[in-house]
Amino acid sequence: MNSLGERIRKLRESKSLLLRQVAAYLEIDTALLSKMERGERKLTRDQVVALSKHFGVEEKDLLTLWLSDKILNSVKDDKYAALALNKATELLINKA
Amino acid sequence: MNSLGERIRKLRESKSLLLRQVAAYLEIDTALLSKMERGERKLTRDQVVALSKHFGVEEKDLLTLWLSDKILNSVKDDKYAALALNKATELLINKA
DNA sequence: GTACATTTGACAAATATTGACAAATCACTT
DNA sequence: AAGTGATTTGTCAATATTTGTCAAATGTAC
Repeated sequence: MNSLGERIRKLRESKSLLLRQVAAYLEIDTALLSKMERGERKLTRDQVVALSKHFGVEEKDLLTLWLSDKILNSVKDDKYAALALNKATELLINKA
Repeated sequence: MNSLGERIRKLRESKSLLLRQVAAYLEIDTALLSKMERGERKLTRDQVVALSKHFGVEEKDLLTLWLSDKILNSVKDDKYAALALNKATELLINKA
């Protein structure tokens, strides 16, 4: 349940960039980026936006992954996760 | 976006119970329960389970609301909330 | 007015998250 | 095997968030 991290790693590797290089761009520690790619640490929204730009992909794509990871982490392991997702979707639609 | 609090308040009022009484059952301050019912504070999972028992409703019902509130709070106000909910649902299904 | 229920705001304590660092591990080369 | 650089891991203090309590304010009915 770490779609964003996996995606970032693939993007980074597809460009043959080192953790060190991307971390420098984000102005964070290499170890931290390593953890982010493996889902051990979260990214901030700004970092996601910055990476979209850096890798030349749509903000929307990475931000959607970022949000869905956030959602799944908040309900993961819960018996009623699927029910809750449906309920949340329903509530969101009715809000609009 | 506070389905659980509203539900709890309705359940409490339908049984003509005071905040004080339900709060005592949960062993928390009255002020805290007031905030919970109005969505200003979160409940713990254990508190939700305890309230289900106290009000004689299915754990599943209140826990689903609790989770969906949690989900919606984590993505609320975000432009891509709906997309992310779909993505999360998709990811959850593929996990199983 | 009093009496009681609820809400609000401020606060401390407990808990979780963050970034930084050093050390460990891995992958590759010689 | 030793050396080099990349990545990972664990620990730590600082920071931020969450939780609950309390006192005071507000509301509601008599």
